Amino acid sequence: MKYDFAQIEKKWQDVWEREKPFRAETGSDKPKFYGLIEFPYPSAAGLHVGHPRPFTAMDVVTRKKRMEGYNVLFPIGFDAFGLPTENFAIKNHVHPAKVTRDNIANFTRQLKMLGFGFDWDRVVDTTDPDYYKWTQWIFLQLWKKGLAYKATIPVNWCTSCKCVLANEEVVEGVCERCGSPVIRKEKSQWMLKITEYAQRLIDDLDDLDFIDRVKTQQKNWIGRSTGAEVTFKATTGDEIVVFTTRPDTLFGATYMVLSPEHPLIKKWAPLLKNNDDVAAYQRLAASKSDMERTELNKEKTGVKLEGVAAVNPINGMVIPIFISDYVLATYGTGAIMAVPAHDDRDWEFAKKFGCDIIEVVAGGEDVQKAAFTAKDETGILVNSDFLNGLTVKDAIPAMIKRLEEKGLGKAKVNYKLRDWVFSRQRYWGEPIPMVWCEKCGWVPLPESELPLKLPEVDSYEPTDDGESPLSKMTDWVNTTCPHCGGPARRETDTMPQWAGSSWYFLRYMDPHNPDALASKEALDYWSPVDWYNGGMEHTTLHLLYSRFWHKFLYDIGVVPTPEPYAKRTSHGMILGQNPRCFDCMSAARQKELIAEFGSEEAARAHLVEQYGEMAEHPIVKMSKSLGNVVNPDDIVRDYGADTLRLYIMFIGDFEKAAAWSDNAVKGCKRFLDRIWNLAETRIDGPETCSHANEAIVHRTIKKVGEDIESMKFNTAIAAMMGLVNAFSENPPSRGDIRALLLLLSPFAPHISEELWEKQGFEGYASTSAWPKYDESKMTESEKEIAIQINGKLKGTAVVPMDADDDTVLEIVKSQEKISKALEGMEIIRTIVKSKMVSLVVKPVK
RNA sequence: GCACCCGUGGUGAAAUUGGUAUACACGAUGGAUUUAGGUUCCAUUUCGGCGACGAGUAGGGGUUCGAGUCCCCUCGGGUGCACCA
Repeated sequence: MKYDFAQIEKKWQDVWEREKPFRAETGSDKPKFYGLIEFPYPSAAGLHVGHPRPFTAMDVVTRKKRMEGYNVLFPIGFDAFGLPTENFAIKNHVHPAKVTRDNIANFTRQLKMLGFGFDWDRVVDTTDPDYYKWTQWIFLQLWKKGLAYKATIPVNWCTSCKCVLANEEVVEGVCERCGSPVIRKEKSQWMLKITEYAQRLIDDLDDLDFIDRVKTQQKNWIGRSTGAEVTFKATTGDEIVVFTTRPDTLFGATYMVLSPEHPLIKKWAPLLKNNDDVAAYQRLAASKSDMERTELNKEKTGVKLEGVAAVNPINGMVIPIFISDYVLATYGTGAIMAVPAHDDRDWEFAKKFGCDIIEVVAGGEDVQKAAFTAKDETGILVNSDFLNGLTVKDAIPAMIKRLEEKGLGKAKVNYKLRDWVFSRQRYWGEPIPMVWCEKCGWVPLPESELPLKLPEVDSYEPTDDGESPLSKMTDWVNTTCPHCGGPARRETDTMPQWAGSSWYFLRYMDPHNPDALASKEALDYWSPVDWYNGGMEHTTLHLLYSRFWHKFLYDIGVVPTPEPYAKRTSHGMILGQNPRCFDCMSAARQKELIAEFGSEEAARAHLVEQYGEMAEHPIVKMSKSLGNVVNPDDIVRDYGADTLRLYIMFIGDFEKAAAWSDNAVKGCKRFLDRIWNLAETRIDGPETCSHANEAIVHRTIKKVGEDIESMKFNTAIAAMMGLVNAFSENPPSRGDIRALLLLLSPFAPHISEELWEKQGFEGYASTSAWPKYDESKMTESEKEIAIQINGKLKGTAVVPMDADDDTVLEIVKSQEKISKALEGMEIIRTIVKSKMVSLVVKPVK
């Protein structure tokens, strides 16, 4: 019989639906394992081939853990609030809730089609009021602890989404979602004090098993720097506080720079002789987009404040004050002391505006030609009074001590991280459960009134005036103050997409609990997530936000662990075949082109001529315009879910981006066909390994097991292919087949289960025990070793596995080829290792 | 600009971490089966050479009995941060 994947996959998916073998049991005596993947956003387009990569990977890991005797929680849900759904709803005049329902139904169908071992009884949907009740509840707890506040600040405004963005959502000056320009807009916004957790978010990374890329990226984003705050006095008597990481260079501070938005400038306006120029510069800076402001390599600009100066507190020197947009209002104090001799930016500015450059750290080149910025031992302080002769490292604390003694400054730590802008002017998100009362100010909704449901509205269109669509719903907006009972208005902004995903992994532990976000029992049992795999693009968004929320929940005693995730790994993207690249196209298309142009060379030349560099770039993103989008539905229809799963795991290094290849998929189908032919009919006999295959079976068990743990799925599959190749030389015994089916089962569960049944093994493969290997059975009785003479490979020899060094040497030397090479030579050194013998020789004199 | 990672056949990629480079797969070539296409099976496939042999992991240098792996330089690519004082 042929391998009828469609029938087989349907059959086993029905069994899983009915018998629920992947259900997790809270409180079981078995050791627990909580494997987590990032829950998908249910878009109208359906599942992309990118999705199965992390999903299959964690499915493989959790299936293996289950077979190893763990009580596994491997849940799935939907992160369903968000702009694309809202935009789709607006365009097609359907309610976002209906769009969400339909999309979730489609995603569910596709996920089941791929045979993932999810616990389908624990599905969560962030747009379900029973779910977002608890998202709102967490917000109220943040408010109670003073970690949620409303502030009017210049925020990132996406001109296309018509909505504010968190700093994390702005990438290179544009909206990370839609790529539209981001401008600054003063708006009153709900903010969350993530900065209060900055230090802990850095420190606690040390004990986590996160891949290094994630750790460094989070550390960079939080951006801790240590230094000092120094207070300068202006000639007006005003104090100007600056932050510096180089207090040791204070004697070299020859001017100051304020950001264009600095409040002192307004105060000083009447004193300034060039106020018109200053005001003009401020206007110019304000009109620039983020992209223009952060554009690199542009020349420094600025205006000197005429009529006001500052005094260097350490030496009394009177120094000029400038304003310039290279100083950011939002970092530090919005003002700096400039030390052009030892800072590249200050140096550049000083050269342009003719400021003094005074060397205070010796050890570099001439500071008139370039700034000397080294902070290591090469620098020795000069022209710095009591610091002279000290290294930079010693001078920093010495200066801080002096500043503190004189009341001129203090040690200070600064972070790049800003508070999280938490409101969005859109409809399809969680309502913020706050009420504005003229008398009482902002008043939280009582917890008993949660969930605060989204009202039905006629129009979800975002507005140009920056107000949420909810603001037009006067019936909903106008309410009474929970505190004084007087008239009040509801908050009309909604929460960002990142709210619901900041705690969803907790809800999986106890998804239907009406009284708490999850019971204490469930939280204690399942926390923390043992292994979380997700995209690098969430490192400074979801991953950081959810760590913050979790730490907060830990602080108020809701969750039992300070960190949500014990281990974090990341997968690479699945890219598309480039239809313009000769090497990427199908063989059929290649033949067509060769026929058309006469030769392969001519066909390649034609492609290069037509598409230029694009023809040589094998890796491109999947896009509709290139026509290289792969739909998982099509692959499952043509090859089956098991082949898709196997291929997506075989495609290459899990952490790296990989390009889809139609041809390579076929190789995986062939592999399953071969297994089918091998095991379709029952093999009888004892359930032990055959003598001929014993070593390779045990080696493969070890290899596959270890490779799954280290996410080297590609080599795990290669090892199984090697095993099947060995089986075609030495027909497998019943035990050999049993081992193969168990190893294959996490990767290709449907075919494994079918063949398991055909072989008449007991129970199901997916719930049987993971096979064990025996180190002593892994090796053959003989081994082949390499023979090197003077480091060059000269041959190989077969020696008994347990031969001692002398025996090995004897066998090596007795080889004709070797003894010939040794003629007239003197062996001056012999090195015997388990897999090779190295002889160092020289001619006999 | 700074930091980190990487560079291996025609292609995707392996290499127990310093010990026989190219496992596994794709593609290609030849053969068998087939009316044919597809499928399946067998053989070959790093390069040069009929061959013995020689060369070979971006290029150059170094350490070592031995280097894809470690060190230095150059070139090329990727990712992150990006006026953060």
